[in-house]
Amino acid sequence: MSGFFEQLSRRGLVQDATPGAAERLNAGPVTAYVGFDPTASALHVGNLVPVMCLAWLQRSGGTPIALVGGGTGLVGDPSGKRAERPMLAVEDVAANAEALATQLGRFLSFEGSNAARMVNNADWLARLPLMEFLRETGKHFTVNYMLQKESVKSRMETGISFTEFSYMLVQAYDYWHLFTTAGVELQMGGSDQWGNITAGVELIARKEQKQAHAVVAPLLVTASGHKFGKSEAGNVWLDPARTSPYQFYQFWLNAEDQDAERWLRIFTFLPEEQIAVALAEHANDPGRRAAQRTLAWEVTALVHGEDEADRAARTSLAVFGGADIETDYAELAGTMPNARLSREELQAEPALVDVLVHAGLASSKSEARRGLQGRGFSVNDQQEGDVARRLSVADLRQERFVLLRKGKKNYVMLVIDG
RNA sequence: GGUGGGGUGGCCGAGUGGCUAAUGGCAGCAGACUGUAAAUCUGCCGGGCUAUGCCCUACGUAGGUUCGAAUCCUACCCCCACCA
Repeated sequence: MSGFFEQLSRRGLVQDATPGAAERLNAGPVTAYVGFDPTASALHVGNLVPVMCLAWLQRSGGTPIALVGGGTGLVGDPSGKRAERPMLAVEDVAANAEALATQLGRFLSFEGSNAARMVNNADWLARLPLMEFLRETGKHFTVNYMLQKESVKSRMETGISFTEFSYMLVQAYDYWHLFTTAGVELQMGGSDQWGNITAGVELIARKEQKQAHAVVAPLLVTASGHKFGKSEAGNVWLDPARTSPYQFYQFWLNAEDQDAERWLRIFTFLPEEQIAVALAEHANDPGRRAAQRTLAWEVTALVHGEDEADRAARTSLAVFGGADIETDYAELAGTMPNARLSREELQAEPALVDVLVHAGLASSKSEARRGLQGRGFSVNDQQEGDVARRLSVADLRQERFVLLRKGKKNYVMLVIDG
């Protein structure tokens, strides 16, 4: 088996690394950590990148530590932020940290000789005395050094509070803490974390005269330059309650051709040969989206399990496969986004605009009307341009379903109760 | 503490008494073309309505002048630059 660094690198997960990192990581298993910021209570697809780094580490024999920033979250990371963030309430940070920890759990194995561990830096940061911090950590850094960091430099115009300015030292302290107490020799993260991570490397070098390492993954954007991780419905979350497995699958299925290859490497564990097969199939007939289908199934299976991936794939095919496919609406209703209406409400022949708002396809009636005028909505796959359109029992499919659609891809199944 | 500049829609940025729900760009949504792709072209892009029109909310905050204010005045808050 090849070295861990080589693997990461082949998978497109290395943007930058400290000198010597490659040699150390290829030489043998290490213990490494990745920090997750509890500013939100859920993980989204963007977080999957560092998660994959930890997963690959574990697969190659290393010991992963997932750290949730219950302590650093109280300070606020200025990296990548153009302006000072409002401080989160202490209780919110704690609640978010706990929520993240549960979600991270499913990507790592907590058994075996290299069992993963979860830590929360609040456990040591919350009771760190200020005087000790200033003397033991702050003394090792010059303000000049800190001002060189991109996270600070970019804020010299707009301003940065002392609190956020100090952030990098706190994260550096974390790394040092894990280095000395848990033998952690590597910290990974997104490329926006480079400055913070190398501050930690620096601290360890000065306090311990030892070499620790940093490896950061590239920040993802789509090939056409759009933000990664957004779909029509907004952020793509890993939590099925926020983004259903079907929506999650669709997100990956809609990947641009140019991204599919890169993402297969980054977000799946498929061996190179299988990726090559999928790509060859795709090149042969791009319209079938073989690369995207493989990608979507694999990532959905990883995050939500194989059964959910199968269901999502079936639903996707049924909805987009064309009129010739025999559709079981009841099964679709189980996986797709759906809205409910009572039979009495339908018999009253409600205005389509109201139903569209009710189904969440339009945020207001004005928007629904404008959309209808622009022929942006469909009922049972028929484009609808009449603003005054009303729904009736005549629109029902298989007795109790109406398939509503906004644009090309946003379906909501309207289910009639009773 | 002083002096000067500035705070406009998700972001950037025009506007300096009525023609302004506010030019333009970006982002977003939709249509056409396609392959549930990209690129391109077109439309939409605060909300509500009994709707070729009407009403509400909005230009840092609070008041004021005026028939009428994002635009003028006052106070306050915040940001930036220079000086101390």
